[in-house]
Parts: sequence; C-alpha cells; structure tokens
Amino acid sequence: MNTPATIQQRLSRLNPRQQEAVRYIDGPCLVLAGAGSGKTSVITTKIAYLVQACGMSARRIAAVTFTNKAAREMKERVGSMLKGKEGHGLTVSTFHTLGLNIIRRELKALGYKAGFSLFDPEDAKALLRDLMQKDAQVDAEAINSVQQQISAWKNDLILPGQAMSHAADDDELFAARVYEAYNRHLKAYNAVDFDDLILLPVVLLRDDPEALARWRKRIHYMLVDEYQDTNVSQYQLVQLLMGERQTFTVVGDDDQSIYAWRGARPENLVTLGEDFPRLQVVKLEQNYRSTGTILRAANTLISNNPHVYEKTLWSEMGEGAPIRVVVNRHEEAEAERVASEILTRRIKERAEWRDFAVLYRGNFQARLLELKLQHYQVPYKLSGGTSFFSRNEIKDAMAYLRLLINPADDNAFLRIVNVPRREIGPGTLEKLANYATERGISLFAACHELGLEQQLPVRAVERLGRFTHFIDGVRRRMDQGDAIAAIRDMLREMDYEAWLYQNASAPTIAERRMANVWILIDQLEKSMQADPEESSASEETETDSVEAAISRLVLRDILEQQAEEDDSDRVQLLTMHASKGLEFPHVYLMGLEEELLPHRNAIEAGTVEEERRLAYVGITRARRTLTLTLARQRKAYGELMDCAPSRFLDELPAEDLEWEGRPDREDPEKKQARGKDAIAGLRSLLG
DNA sequence: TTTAGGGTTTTTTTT
DNA sequence: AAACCCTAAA
Repeated sequence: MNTPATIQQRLSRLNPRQQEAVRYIDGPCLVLAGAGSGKTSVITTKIAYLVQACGMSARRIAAVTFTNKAAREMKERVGSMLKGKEGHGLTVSTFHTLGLNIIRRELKALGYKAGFSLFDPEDAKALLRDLMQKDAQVDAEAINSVQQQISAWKNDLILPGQAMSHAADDDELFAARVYEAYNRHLKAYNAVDFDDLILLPVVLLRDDPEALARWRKRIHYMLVDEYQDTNVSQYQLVQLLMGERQTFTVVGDDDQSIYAWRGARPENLVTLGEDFPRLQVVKLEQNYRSTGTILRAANTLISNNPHVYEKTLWSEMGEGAPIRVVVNRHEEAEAERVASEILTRRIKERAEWRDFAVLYRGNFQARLLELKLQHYQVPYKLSGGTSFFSRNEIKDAMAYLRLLINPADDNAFLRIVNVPRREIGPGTLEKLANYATERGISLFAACHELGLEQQLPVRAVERLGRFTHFIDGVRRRMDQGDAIAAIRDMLREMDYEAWLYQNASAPTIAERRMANVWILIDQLEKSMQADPEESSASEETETDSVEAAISRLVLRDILEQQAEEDDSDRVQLLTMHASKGLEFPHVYLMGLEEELLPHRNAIEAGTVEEERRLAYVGITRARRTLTLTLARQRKAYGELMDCAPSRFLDELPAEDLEWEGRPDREDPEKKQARGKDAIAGLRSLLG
C-alpha cells in the first residue's frame, strides 16, 4: 500500500471542515475547535498529511502542545500514522521543552556555559529571598508577589530595563530592581528559570539574525495546540520562527481559556487575524464526544459569556441521560456519595474504573474523596498534587547530580550540603556565602580557599572540607570509570537511606522514597544508553555523555512529570484545569458552590467569566453521563461554613437537570432549624 | 546545631 | 485541622 492512499483514507474519515483545516497548508491557519470536535485528529492528520502528501520532512515540523501529557499522546498518535523513518526528527513538545532545546543548542550565542541549571520555582524563590534580604522588609508574602510580578513580566516579554522605566509605583519599581538583580544572578549561576525557557529564545531570535536564520531553516511548519493559552512571549516565539513564511496552524477555543491567571492571552486568537491578514479561519462545531443533553448544558452555560467568534456545538450522539445534581449535607457526605456511587454504578453500567472521573476546583478537595475511595477499596489515580520531580528525595538526588556536573550551582550546594546531616548549619553557610560573594566565586569553590580559615572556626572548615572532598572524589571516579556506578556508590556511602528512615514517619515511606531515588538513577542510566536523535542534530561534540545525560535528565525531570505509563484501570481524580483535553464516559463535578466554583478570589477579582469557562471545560469532559455535586456546608480554615449553590447551576437548562435534595424555598426558621440539625449531625459524624 | 513548642497562616488553578 | 514558621532552650 503506497502512502498517499493511506493519507487519503485518513482524510476521508474527517468531516469537510476538518479536511479543510488539514488541506490548507500554504499560509496561516486558525482552527476554532469546540470541545470534542476532533482537534487532535486534525493536528495529527495534518502532520501526516504534510509528510506523506506534501513531502515535507518531519524534521522541519514542530508541533507544540501545552502539557507534556498532551505531547506524549500526540507523539503516539502521529507515530502510528507515520511509518519507519517518516517520522524521524519530528518535534512534538511543549513550548517549554522547545525553548529548552533552543537554549541548549544556542548556549554560546546566549552567553551560557555547558551544564547550565534550570531553577524551579522553589530555587528561584530562594534566590529572591537572598536578594531581597539585603533591602528592608521581607516576608514570605512580599517574596511571592515579587516572584509573580517577575514571572508576569517575563510572560509579557518585558525585560528589566523596561520594567523599571514603566514602573507605576514604588512597589513596582522595587520589584523591577529585584528583577534586574535576579536575572544577573541567574546568569552568574549559569542558570535559567521556567519563564526564561520561552523568553531567552525569543530575545535571541529577535536580536540575533544568524540564530534566527538557523532556526527558520530548521523549522518550516508549526502547529500549536491550545492556542488560547499562549502568552505574549509564546506568541512571539511562533511569530519569529515562522517569519515571512507564515506557514503554521494554530488550534484553539476561546471558551476553554482557563489560564489567563498565569499570563495566557486568549485575545491572541483575535490578534492573529490582525497580524496575519491572510489568515484562514476554520470552525469545527460538530462534537463527537458528548450526548445532546450534556452539550446543550455546556452551550447554555457558556452563552452567558461574551464571544468574539460565535459557535454552536452540535452532536449526533443522541439525547442521553439527564444531568443529575446531588445536594449533600456536607462535604463528607458528598465524598461518601461519589465514592459509593462509583462503586455501584461500575456494576450497574458494566463500566470499568477508568470510565469514571471526578473533577474539582482545588486539589485539597481530593483529600476526603481519597479517604472514601480507599474505604470502599476503589482503585484511583490522583493526578496533580506532588509530582515526581517535586518530591524531596528526588530534589535531593538531583541536587547532588547538579552539583556533580556544575560545582558552581550554589542552589544545589545549599540544598544538600547538610543532607544528610554534616553539622553544617546556617551560621557556617552564611559566613561562607559572605566570603564567596566577596571573592565573586561559588560556594563550592569557596570551600577550597585557604582564606576561609580566617572567617570560620577550624571545625567548620574541616566539615566543609570533608564534604567537598567527598564530592570531588565522586567526580573523579565518574570521570575515570563507570559514572553510574560512582553515583550509586555515592548514595550508599553517605547512607542517604538512613537519612530517609530517620526523617520518615513510617519505615514504608522511607522505603518508597529510596526506591524513587533508585528509579531516578535507573532513568539516568537509560538516558545515557538511549541518547536519542536529539544530540545527533546538534553540531556540538557531546563527548562527555555522562554530563550530557545528567543535564538532560535533570532538565527534563524538572519539566516533565513522571511519565505515568498508566494504562491501569482506575478512577481518575483531577482538577478541572488538569482535565482539559481529556474525556471520560462518566464525569462527576464536585463542589458546585459559590466561592468554590466561581472561586471566591475570582469573584473578588471580577474574573467569573474564566470560572465559567472552567465549568464549561469540566462539563464537556463527559461523554455519556454527568453528575454535579455540592455540599450545603463545608469546613474551611477549620471552620464550618454554609455554602450556597453555584450560580452556574442556575445557568444550566432547568429541564435537563434532575435534582436530588434540592434546597427548596422554605421559611427562614425552618432553614435555621435544619442548619442546626446539620451541625449536630456533622459533629457526631466527625466525632 | 538541633529540636521542641507555640503561634501563625492556609485553598485556586500549573508549564 | 493541619502545615508552616520562628524562637528559645538543650
């Protein structure tokens, strides 16, 4: 079977709008894709089309998604369409990973040295704390707000100079000064932060014509998923890379824009038409996912928001069951209800665990539910929460790795210099830091300096010396032999395991943590062996594969959540944010209450529209049935609060809702009495 | 330098 | 209610 035939077959399975979106390749293309309208099919088919029907090399194509999970899935789907070498060199990644790769290849042009580090938000905060301490008042709140401000600036492509000249008030000016110092220090540490992964490539491509030419030569066609979530910097990156060619496809849905709070600019959808007059706009309005009832609810809800591009989703999936609204006495009853119902419905509907998903606004809402699911022995998968890379043991291990490949990584140094205990406390470190700053060298280097003995007691110098000697020894062994073995030996020698046992509340927890560390090292080993095509594309001779592997692993693991190859059959627990792009036969939406689903802060900030879109995203995840739950009372900050039903419930078509325990109108006295009963009931329940 | 205890704050969402 | 931070004592 020759390839054009296959791609023709694939095309013929798409509807006319989808085909149009795939076939239009000569200029900029915007696909307005409603929820469940098969946008992923369009993107993946288009990639296959570009390669198989248009003869474009996969190397020249970059597809960008929003989450690593989406990137993985897309890669998989494209992989099954392309045969053999066809897909070789194709880039499917998040914006951040794409940026990381650009930085890695352009280190010299950017003025960075090999083995640079990526600061996660925690590292960045530590640095900010340091910088701000020099000036006056520093509480955690001030640091947070400056960190947010800097991140917002970076997302908006505003550099320190501009931030300073445009500062509206003293606070902003202060933040701008910190921003400038922060960037300077990052550079000195040979480090970049999350937002730099986009910002640095943009600045580079904007200011360096040669680098720009290199990348325009490399990437000829771009596809961007979830375009409504792009921020200013990300949009710039796309614009710069595509240049005059204007060959790109972006797919988005303004109704699913739920990340404005972190700099996303849904209006990029509109701007696009102004920036690219040739823009071809294709609307996808047929939904292949949900029942008519569910879709009608979603449409009705979202019609309360203003729209630039009007669209109405329709479906041929049949009416389906009504939407149930279950009112519970309190949050515990709500969790209990959801857990027990999934237990019985699995049998009744002959469904599998994985067919059920429970969505909620905040991660904390999963706590109670977890308890109940455990009680009924329902297997579940909690996503979000603490990811693999943010676990302390992994961060410790990674800090050791970072320090091994980059002794100037002060953050890594600070993290593990006293882990496990080496009797090196804040006092010693402060003096060491002073000395290092004075001399303009790294903390690690400072430990080797003789002048240190004037600043510190002999005992402290000895302890530091013991530590650096230990690290130097490991490095020597890595250089001259089996690097992985040297790392494993290091972990055993310092008895990291004992430290874990000492710190864990239960032995099983320590065991698990140690296992995580070994998994990390295994991944490192694998990464060294595999050494995929990525490096072959770069000209640099990566002779030192250990260093390369470590930096790959360290960088990647900060970016990527553990690849949970989770095909196991479990109920999915997710925030509504995390649920975007996914679908499930049976969906529960929990906590449909004022102050929770339109979140309190959102109500205050006047961003209820985004909350409505969030609810819209939640609703449109459901294929067959949708259950909304709420509680009349909920504990917040250790206090029992009365909750009102979410305004969004009033915005759904009443005839499609089936209420259970609807709070009907009643006189205030009765209501009060019932309130007291509920409190009494809750007290006895909670002990 | 470590630890225990008291006092405070916390819940939005995440690459 | 639980996590977190800071301070004061060992």
